[in-house]
Amino acid sequence: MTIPGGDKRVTLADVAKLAGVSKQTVSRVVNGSAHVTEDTRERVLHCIETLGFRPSALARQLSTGRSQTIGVVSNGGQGYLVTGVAYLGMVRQADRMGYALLIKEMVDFSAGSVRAMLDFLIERQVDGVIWAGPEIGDSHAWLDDFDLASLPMPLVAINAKARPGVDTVSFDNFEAGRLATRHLLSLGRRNIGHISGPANRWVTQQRVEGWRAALAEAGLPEAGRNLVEGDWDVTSGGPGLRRLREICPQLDAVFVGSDRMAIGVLAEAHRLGLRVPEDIAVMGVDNQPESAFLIPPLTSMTQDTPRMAEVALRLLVRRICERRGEPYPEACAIPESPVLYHDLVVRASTLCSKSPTR
Amino acid sequence: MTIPGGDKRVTLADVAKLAGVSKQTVSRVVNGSAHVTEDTRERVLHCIETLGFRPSALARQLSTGRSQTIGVVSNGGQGYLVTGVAYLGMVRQADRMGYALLIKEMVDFSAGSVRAMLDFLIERQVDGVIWAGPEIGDSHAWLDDFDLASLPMPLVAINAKARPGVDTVSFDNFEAGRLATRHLLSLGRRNIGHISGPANRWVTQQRVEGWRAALAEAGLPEAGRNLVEGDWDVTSGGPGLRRLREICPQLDAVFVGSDRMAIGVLAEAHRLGLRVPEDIAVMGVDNQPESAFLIPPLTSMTQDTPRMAEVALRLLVRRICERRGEPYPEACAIPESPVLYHDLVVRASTLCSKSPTR
DNA sequence: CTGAAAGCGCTTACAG
DNA sequence: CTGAAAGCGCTTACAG
Repeated sequence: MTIPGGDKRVTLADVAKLAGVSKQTVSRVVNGSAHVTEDTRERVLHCIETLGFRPSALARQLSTGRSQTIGVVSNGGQGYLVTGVAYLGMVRQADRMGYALLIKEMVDFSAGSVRAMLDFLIERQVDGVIWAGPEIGDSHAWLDDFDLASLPMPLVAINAKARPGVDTVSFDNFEAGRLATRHLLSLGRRNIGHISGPANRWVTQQRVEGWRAALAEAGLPEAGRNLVEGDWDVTSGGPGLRRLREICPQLDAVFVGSDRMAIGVLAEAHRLGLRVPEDIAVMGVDNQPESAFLIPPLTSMTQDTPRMAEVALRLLVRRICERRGEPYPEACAIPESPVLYHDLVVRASTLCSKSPTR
Repeated sequence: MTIPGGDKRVTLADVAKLAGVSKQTVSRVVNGSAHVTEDTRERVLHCIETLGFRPSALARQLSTGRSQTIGVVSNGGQGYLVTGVAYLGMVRQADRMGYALLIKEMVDFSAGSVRAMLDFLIERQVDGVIWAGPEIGDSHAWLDDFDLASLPMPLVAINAKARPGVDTVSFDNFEAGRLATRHLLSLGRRNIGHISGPANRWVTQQRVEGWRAALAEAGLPEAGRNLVEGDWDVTSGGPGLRRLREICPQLDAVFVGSDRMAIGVLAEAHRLGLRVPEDIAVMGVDNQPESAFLIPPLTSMTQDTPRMAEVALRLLVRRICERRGEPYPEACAIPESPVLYHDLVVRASTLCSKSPTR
């Protein structure tokens, strides 16, 4: 089996000459235009097959001005798991809608880097951008004083603070923190600590606020001191637990910012001879597939990251179509700034029952 | 802050007109040609800045015939974790070498799908392809009777059987299986079972053979029956262990094909009241960051997937340059079909010592 | 050092 | 239904 077209590119013109028609007609056949005789269509198709003609997407893109490509900007440094899963949602949705994904990674989020990245995407003429880097401190501030309408293409930011004039698709991390904490409170825990993600992240800050809100609701505002910063990674779980117990010796529950860190917490609790959940209840966020199989099975919050990515892509396609004044596919009728919610999944690491909740 | 160029694209010609030079000269400045007076260069640069000119990568690609884009074909269905990590290695290396990554996903690996995927990549005129889909049964057979030289661009297959005429970058999974089994044998285990990945995968088959080879070396060929098929996923670990114990009641060790499945095995062993490793030694493959923090810490085999991806990309760039008769960067001096090896990391799940190996 | 011309491979109006 | 012309925005020889 040989794929033709190895030596020299076969072009529209080649097919046209062989078929004895104009390039225009070949183009019509390729693009499925109705205005072609069945007769000539077949002849052209035959010639295409014979020559192994494959239209140059590049040439088409240049003349139509649309690249059918979406740029995805992420940072893979941390949280690669989330990124990996998110890619899945995007790649599939993009495929379905006829777009390809151009992947770029940011190393830092300085103004210069952001600008260089945008320049790159403009030069490549992507039809739209999914901005999936983490919102670090004010790193997305440029989104604020940025006239996004002046960008040649629409942009949708993932898991970023909603702002007027910028499309975002995010989880409600405040609500997640509050829900998690309410769960622990409902079990009678009163000394609830929190091991958060990196403190400069918007996601982290939202969850901390939710956690504190729930504590305040329960009349335990002072418990809001029981906070330790982690880095999402398993290695920061154990040290986090130790520090929390120094701050609060009566600690009886930990809301951990990620299942990965929670694994470290479980290991450390085991090492310290603490029973989970009898002595200390532990819960995470992410609900990774493995979490149901830890010892004990871990209570967690499901976060449908692929869905977030998919929704973002749909919204982006809607924006792309709108800018061009074209109708957008029904699947893209996504509201302005959609918010997704976590689901609480309760397992034995918080529930003192002997019956497995798995 | 406003990014210019929103309304209508600024072109070379616009800059040329404003600067009072030819398009050709502007092109020279943009591409850093030496043959430009410092004087005119500055003037042109100024005009570029003023107009916010950004060269169209599309137009350049069309005229140069190179897209500076590499197509990555993967299946994200299973093993997204590995894929996610692999992306990291590729994205970074690609960035460094001035390439962007175009991500595509295969749903099935039928001949038709493969062909369609290749057609897509040809149409997009990617400079090269990384084929990262799993090698399922004969799904890569097309690589054999395929005149790859007839493809317009070079292709490197990741984790696929080495074949003459096809570039591959793989782990030595046979050696991995053998090494793992030898480790268990060295601990005095004799009834060693294996929970493999999907049986139709090349990777799986290699590991099974390595496992059997080690058993045969030890004079225990009949233990090769203690094989159960898993699906890489945590959920198949528990059932796998139960089936193995039915097949071989004296089972005293399990070589598990992935750390994720091993987590399921540990959970099930715990449920059954089996002590790990006293009653049964358990080890996995992948050495995920979490594995050191399981209860007990899991012996595993480190697999440097980002490195594999990076090496593949370098080799690909080498091929791209070679085809064009250009010298390739030193970093791309990768040998023909590089093979990577797993490292054995021994932890408490196989070693009956009380001192933590973490 | 600088420029006019042709070309990369398509598509988009506009005629016929 | 079909075709000739111009254009998308660059680069590549070739002159001067």
